[in-house]
Amino acid sequence: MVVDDEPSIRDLLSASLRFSGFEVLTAADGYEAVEVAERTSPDLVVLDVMLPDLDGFEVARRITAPVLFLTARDATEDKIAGLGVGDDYVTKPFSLEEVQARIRAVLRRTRGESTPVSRLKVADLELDEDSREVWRAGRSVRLSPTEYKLLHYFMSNAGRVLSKAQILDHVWNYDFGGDAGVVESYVSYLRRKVDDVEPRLIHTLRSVGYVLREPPAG
Amino acid sequence: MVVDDEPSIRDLLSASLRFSGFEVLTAADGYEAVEVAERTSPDLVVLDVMLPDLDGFEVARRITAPVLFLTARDATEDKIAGLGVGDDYVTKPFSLEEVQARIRAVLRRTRGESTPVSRLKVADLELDEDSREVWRAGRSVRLSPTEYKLLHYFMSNAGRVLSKAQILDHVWNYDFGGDAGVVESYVSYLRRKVDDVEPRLIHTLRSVGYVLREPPAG
DNA sequence: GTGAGCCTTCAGCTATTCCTCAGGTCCCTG
DNA sequence: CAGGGACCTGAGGAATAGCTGAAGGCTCAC
Repeated sequence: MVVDDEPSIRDLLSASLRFSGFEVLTAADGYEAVEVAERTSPDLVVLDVMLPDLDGFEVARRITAPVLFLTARDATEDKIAGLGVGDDYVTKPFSLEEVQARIRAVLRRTRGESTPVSRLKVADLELDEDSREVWRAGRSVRLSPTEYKLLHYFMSNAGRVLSKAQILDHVWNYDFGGDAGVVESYVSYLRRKVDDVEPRLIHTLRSVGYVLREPPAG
Repeated sequence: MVVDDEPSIRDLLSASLRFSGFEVLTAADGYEAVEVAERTSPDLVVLDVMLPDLDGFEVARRITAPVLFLTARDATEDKIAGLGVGDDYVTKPFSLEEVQARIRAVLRRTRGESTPVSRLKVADLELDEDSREVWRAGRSVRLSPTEYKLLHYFMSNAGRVLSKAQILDHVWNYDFGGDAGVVESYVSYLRRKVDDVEPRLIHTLRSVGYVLREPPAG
């Protein structure tokens, strides 16, 4: 369930989550959130701290589902400490990659220890979501946070062509005002760090986008 | 079994214990506690002294399971220490690390003397839960209580990335109001005391958290 | 009461990271 | 083969996260 009073945020999140295969309900304020949560028992609630009626903490107290808080990057960020054990938070403005990563982490933690796919693999490139480690050809590679998010997005969409606009929408914060040049820069960084051996995995499709995949044999 | 009339405490404890692999039942008052205890014979009962109907001492008399009392830091604390009732106690506000440590200690004492994992080891760093001693590279190290709890939390989660918020939630009391800066301070203390030789074990993951592990080869 | 150790805050400093920009390269098209 | 658009990448300035020394206040033992 997604709870936020701003329709743009609500739509952004619910569309992105639906696309990833989640079933999504939404609520625009605290009372509606509590009501829907009681009626439908969602697996997880993405909850804005700042709501017009009840605040997010109060809503969290009244429901039983694990919560992923959305909060501004300011004083309220500190108040978030003292979360329930399964819970977590993301600061606004966020990137979709980040929200989805946290959602999966919370679900993995609270739901059984079944540890679903926490390890992504493409050819001899590997990424572990728990430890955030990355290996290429057996060698450990150190990535900055943005590099990691970008590589993670590529690997979760291996074989699919991603436009720079798509990449910008998923990996960068939703309020990022700059142009797509930054994507080129980061692809360049990634190539240097994880794609400096054969077979090359990151391919440019001129005037279309990028794709991560093993080159077809032959 | 967790017995407390405040839902927030009940949820905090039961979620944390479930995450650590315990099977948890809960009760909100004294009569329910006695009833559930008779029916299910729990291995241990975490029992708030202050309950709306029967008080914790009365409940403890009526059940056979070992008891870990929760009590305010005041006169009742002395009562418990004097009484000889119950097997141990923790004062509110507590930290999750502390409660879990006491639970394991009680279980180890009452259940067979099988002494399960009372010794944690990561590379040449060792920690003994019974004696609270810590060694690095064979050298004994003296730690303050908070330093010890933090290191214990790191070592029980070796290889897992822990955010500052998670650390705050587990190692500090649940009512701690300060910000995450204190975690940085204590990590700094720990580094000086137990991580001043190669290989470095405490690693910073910028804007993500910390992880205790042997550095990856390669 | 006094001192020692401990907890927490704070601020200056450092290292990393982010983003922009611009010159150069590649590739397609005409 | 020339031109132009798309892309690559090195350099650099700004912003930020994290480290650590210092200081204040607290508790506890003596």
